[in-house]
Amino acid sequence: MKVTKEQALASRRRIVERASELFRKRGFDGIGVADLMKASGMTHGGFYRHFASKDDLAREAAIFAYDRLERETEGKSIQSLLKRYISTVHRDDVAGGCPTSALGADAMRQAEPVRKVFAEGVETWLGMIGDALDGDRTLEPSHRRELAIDLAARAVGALILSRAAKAKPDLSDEILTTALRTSLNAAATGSDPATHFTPRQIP
Amino acid sequence: MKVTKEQALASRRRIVERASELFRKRGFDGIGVADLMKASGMTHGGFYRHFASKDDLAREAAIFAYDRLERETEGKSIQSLLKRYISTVHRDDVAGGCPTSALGADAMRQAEPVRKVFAEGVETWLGMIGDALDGDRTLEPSHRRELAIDLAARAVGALILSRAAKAKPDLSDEILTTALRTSLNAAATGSDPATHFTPRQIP
DNA sequence: TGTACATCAGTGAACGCGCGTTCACTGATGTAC
DNA sequence: TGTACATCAGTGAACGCGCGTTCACTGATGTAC
Repeated sequence: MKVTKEQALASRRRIVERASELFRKRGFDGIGVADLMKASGMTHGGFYRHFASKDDLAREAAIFAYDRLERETEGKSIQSLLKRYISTVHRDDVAGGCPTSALGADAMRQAEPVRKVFAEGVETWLGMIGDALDGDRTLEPSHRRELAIDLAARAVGALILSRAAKAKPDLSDEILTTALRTSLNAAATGSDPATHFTPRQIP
Repeated sequence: MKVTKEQALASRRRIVERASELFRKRGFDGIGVADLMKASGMTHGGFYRHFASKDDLAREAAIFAYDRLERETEGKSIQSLLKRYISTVHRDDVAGGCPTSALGADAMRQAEPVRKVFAEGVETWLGMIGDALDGDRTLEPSHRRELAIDLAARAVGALILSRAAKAKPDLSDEILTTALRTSLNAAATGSDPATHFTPRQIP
């Protein structure tokens, strides 16, 4: 039973989208091709009409996830960005959340093309945080870059710590609350400690 | 061929240690029981004389990894701790590094006992950062806690971002250099922006 | 515009393979006398 | 202290199972005339 070109393209897109969710939720090794296809409403046999391999789909799924993250991030203020990222909602929504926090540690263990997508995703995302920081006021470029990296690390770190600590709900919540408070302040003041003190303290 | 009690205990410890390294390096799903035993110099059949299941070993391996992290962290100054953690050496040594950054995102997908170990590991580690912060001067407890969480998030986030970005070596290095600089300053000054400004800025 | 045929998205059975786990067996250790 | 026997750490073959991938087949779509 052949299908129109549009239907075939829609199938392909559906597989990529479902895969991007299921990979984030269960890990690259945690879900198989058959289950991925079933979740897309098909049987596993047709998989290779669309993708060269599971690795190939992993690459496309990562691209999809980063594209969506960028679309959701674009134009947002740094405050709203941090509030959304460092939140219990994001912690509990791995499937729909940031690919770096869900799969960043795992990306390292994947094939080269996948690793490349993650590296590019991180780069783009840091750029977008930098842009968001210019929303309020103008910072000196090198300082903006520094603040962008600092805030990105805080956000990713807080999310991963809160997920790793999820078996202790109070601790998990405390991590998010605290990290959001300090991050919002760093963003709101457009500064971090590095700008307040002499370089003497930095070896 | 039976073996002395001491040899058997040594075998068990060797398996746990190798597993703790190989799980961090390849992920919980990335290495099998047979390879784990081979890496410990044995065949796979004897595995179940020591462990109830692979999940059981995962739990023990996580405990081992956190114990070693604590032993290596204990008594260190916050500066030396940050310099070791946020470094290219640590980035490139996943197998011997922090379990939270290597497997924290994966822990969420494991059985309950493993998740519990990670939650406890995070709690203990935050406590140790708090202790390290008291090395230089005395901070108000709630502020010390806030700074400990903030620095932990920065460290974990910077390491994961640098690993995710490893396909772009310059970016990967830049993330570590920048995050180390800002983190060392926050630690050295015993402050973060949240203490400098009025709570008005925090919703 | 209608007809004949090639294309190819999707199906479902089958492939070899490695997984976690089980099991009968071995033989040195540890123990009972 | 020496001997007979039970224990059990470790071996290696085997288990069922799910994995990623291949393949012959189907039949509606898309195309050539």
